[in-house]
Amino acid sequence: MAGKRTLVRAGTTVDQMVRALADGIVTGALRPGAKLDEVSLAGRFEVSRTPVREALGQLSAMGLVDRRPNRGAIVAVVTQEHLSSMFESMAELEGICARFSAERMTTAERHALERDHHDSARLVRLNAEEDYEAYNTGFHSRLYRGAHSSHILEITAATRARLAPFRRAQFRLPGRLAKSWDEHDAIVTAVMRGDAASAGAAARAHVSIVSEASSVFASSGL
Amino acid sequence: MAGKRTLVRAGTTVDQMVRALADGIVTGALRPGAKLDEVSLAGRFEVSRTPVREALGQLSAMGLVDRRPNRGAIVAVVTQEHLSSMFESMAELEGICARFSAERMTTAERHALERDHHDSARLVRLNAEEDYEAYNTGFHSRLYRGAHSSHILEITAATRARLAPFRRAQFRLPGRLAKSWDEHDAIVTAVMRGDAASAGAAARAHVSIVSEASSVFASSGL
DNA sequence: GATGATTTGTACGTATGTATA
DNA sequence: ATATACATACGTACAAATCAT
Repeated sequence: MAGKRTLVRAGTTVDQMVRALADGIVTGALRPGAKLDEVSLAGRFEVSRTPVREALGQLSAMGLVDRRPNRGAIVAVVTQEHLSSMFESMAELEGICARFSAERMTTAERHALERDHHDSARLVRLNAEEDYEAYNTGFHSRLYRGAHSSHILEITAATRARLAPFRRAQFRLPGRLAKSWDEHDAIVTAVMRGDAASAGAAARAHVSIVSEASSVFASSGL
Repeated sequence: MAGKRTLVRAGTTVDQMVRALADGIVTGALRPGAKLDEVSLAGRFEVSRTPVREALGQLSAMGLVDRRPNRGAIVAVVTQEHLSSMFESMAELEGICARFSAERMTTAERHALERDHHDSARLVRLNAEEDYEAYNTGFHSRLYRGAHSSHILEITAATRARLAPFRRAQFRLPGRLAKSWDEHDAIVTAVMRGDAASAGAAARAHVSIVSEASSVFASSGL
């Protein structure tokens, strides 16, 4: 028991499994290197091995799992080099999104961004790590969508998803919340002014600092 | 050996099909909107439906095919908006690669880039469209690899693959070969000088022009 | 609107290939 | 090194859903 809820309305079983497994990987429930046995997963989800295989195939294509022919599937384990590369890419992608957002956001989008940003100051004062992390996800999503470019949104969100397992504990670092808010503030200010170059630079710097904070965990806790 | 990606293994049937289908889509043999019948494909490749389904799943995750539940799979058809967004992203990604290449390429990589670029002038003089297109692919691959960032390489190559069907006929436009070479020259010159900003700007401009050239075909011939 | 035909989604069985004793 | 054990890759069968008539 304690198994997965069989949601009838969410289309195909494969999609449900993909979402569930991706969520497990992203939230850290399934840690990098953990082997994903087809029969175990089939039992856990109460389905046959066929949809399991298909789900693993999609997750592999997403880069979340590594699947070697005849040797099984494991949660993707990334090298330190690839991890750095992903953070580096993330910084560039966020920079692009912020730059485009500064140029293209509607006034409604700008105001929503600013309002939520100001509201989030309360979470910082309360040191509400969980809530701030949730807000932070939304903040970045706003910037991705504000770029008004579906493909940029796609690859940025995908890269973010792949980095999520390595970025989870960042807000536990002392003072990180306040620092994050200040960095957000620089981005928001630039976006509100329509200053694309500054917005891009601020967003790049923001991610770069997260990268450094996370590498501490990557090298130790992983 | 730092084994990173196991993409090259030709062992499994699924991988062969993925490559074959992706190639068919990219080369235009399979046109956007074409329905991909599982049984037909199974017969065509002389395998059962199972590997076909798995291949379609992976291609779907790559964005090359659209797959709706219980309604079959078709070669991905992109809207004009998404196409613009992909070209826009491509310009940014190429810009990043060129910028990084200018900063990070080894001297060996720089010399190889410059040598091949100069050699390609012959193809322009001969107006050898096919050969120049092949060279051009290699030229861009060099820039992607020269960035020395595995993830940037990954998403740039993936985006390029998705754009390939819409970029194929660009060199048929009169004078496009010479123009392309001049644009390459600007990139190569900047990279050789280690001028990251110029290299990035030149690469972005290069793709942007290709975008405009291709949109002619996208709106008419597709 | 209902029914039949076609196609996809899932289950299960067998064979092949890899790792281990 | 040979053999055993186990997990994956593929094939076939059935069920469910969609489309056409």
